[in-house]
Amino acid sequence: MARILITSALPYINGIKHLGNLVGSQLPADLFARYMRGRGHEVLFLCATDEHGTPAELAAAKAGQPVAEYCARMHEVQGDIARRFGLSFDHFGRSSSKQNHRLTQHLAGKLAENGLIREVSEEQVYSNADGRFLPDRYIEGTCPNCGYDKARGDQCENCTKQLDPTDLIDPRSAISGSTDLEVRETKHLFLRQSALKDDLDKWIDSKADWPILTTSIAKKWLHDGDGLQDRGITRDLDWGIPVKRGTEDWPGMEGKVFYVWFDAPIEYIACAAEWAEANGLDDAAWERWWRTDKGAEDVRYVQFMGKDNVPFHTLSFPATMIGSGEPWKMVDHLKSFNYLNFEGGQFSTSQGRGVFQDQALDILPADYWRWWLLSHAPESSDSEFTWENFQVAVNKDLADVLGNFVSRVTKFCRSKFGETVPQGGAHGDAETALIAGLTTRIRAYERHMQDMEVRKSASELRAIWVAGNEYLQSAAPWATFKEDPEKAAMQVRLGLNLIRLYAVLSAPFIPDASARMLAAMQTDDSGWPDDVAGALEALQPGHAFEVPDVLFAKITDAQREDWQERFSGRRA
RNA sequence: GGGCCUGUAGCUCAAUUGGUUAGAGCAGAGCGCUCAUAACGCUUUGGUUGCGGGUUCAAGUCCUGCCGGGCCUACCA
Repeated sequence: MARILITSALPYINGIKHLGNLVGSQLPADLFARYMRGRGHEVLFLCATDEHGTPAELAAAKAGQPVAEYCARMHEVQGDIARRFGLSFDHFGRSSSKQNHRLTQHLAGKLAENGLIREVSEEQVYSNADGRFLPDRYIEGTCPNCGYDKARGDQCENCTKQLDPTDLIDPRSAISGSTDLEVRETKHLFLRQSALKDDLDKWIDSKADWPILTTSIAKKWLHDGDGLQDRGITRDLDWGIPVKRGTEDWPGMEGKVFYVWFDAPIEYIACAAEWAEANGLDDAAWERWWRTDKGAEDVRYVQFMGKDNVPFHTLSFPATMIGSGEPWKMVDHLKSFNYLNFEGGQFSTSQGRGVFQDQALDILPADYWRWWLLSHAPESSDSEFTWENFQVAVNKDLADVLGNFVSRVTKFCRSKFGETVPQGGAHGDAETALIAGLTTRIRAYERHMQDMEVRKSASELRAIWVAGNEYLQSAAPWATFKEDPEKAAMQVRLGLNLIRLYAVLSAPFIPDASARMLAAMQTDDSGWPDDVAGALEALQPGHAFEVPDVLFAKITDAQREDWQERFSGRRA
């Protein structure tokens, strides 16, 4: 039995996320976690809300709530949605937790001890009306290059020229519109990533099996221009983790907080501490996952994230870990995803474009979304959601191939043999061939799941479902029944056992439907089919079952048209 | 501007890393079956691999030039 630590990128706190956020990190992470648990491994699957930074403060202000209350409320909302999607986190934490405060401050102190922090005085734009320093992006004005009047302080969206806030003509606050801006001097801490460049480079080079998407982004940052740059890890904000050196105050840094991208990945670790506390465990319980000097040397650590998150996970977070000089568990495999597009454009939280997670659950059960999103996961390139494709794929795969299989087997059995597993008959050549074929496919499915090849896993699983229909068609128990009822009994018994087998194999993708299949078969035997022939004997003659309700109702044309219409605009 | 990824059947994607005749699913066509959610199974149509050059015994795969799509470019997270 192996021990597997799994983290999903942390969803940001400022509102409800769309389906693109789900497919790029949490959902594939859940797939992997469920699979590994199903195989009997010890899994710790962690996720949390990422709660700090300017957008959280602004979202809270817009909602008319103090930021701490706003974050607490949104954490509950996101946690509830995650549960309803079946995301099986062992703990869903918060980057604002006391554990993360403590650990972030501790690590900053270690980095300072090791000479990896330097103080930098710089000039930043301060908005008197807003009472805050403005990140470059939150300053708008006219582009000196092209004259576009909504250019941002970091870059002009119109002509793509990179800018400094001070380049803008008639600069104003993007928050309040105020032009009462001034440049103030402020002091910040920088993490000397440049000093860790060679260590990081070596570390990345040791990860030969990582996707190109992942390593190419890291390499670019390491080698482009002057190489890896030092990075500011503090901000002039109220909401965040106060800058401290371990437990000591940090002279000159009063009133400042750590930058959200410094503390957010640390929450991966702090979340394990939250998990331990929530479950009444001691520190050793979480340290055995994260400290290689305290039992984590045999842990396999896998991270899931969208491609936009890669630089932080391959560079700045590892720089923090390495620079601390402490024996933290480093990531072993980093699985990154491209983006999911929506009907020819991008999903957009800020523009309210696409289907949001709460809306998705309002119109269909989680399994529909899980199946479609995972079987179309944007692994090799960006992928596209369209309502037509969604309707056709879900109806075919879930309703016709799997759902109807369950239905035809159970209903046929009920009408000919009653609601118990029928007795009699013995396997012949057809059954031997079926078992051999299934064994090959199940081993392939295991390989793909192990390798986190999400689409290939889905496609293999579907082929396993199809094999059941193929068998039924050629065995034709409805015909056999007339001449040789015992043989038909054996065929139906095998069909019923296939339902249980499918429930076990499919659980990582469609956990709710799997549970209903097991419930209908009136068994809680969800053991993995290492021996396929044996697994197909699990339900013995005489075992009672019941015909389940329709497993997956089909999406009608009327529904699809309604949703197309309803989700064509922006979310209010 | 710079860097990276990408373009394969009407649609969504494969192709064991340069190796026979480029494969699946869906959609389309035909046949079969009647247990089942008008479901299932079998057969089948469909490709100048974006375009043009080049390297090689051999190119979807490598090089090069165009054309298209996307991501990143360090203070949004």
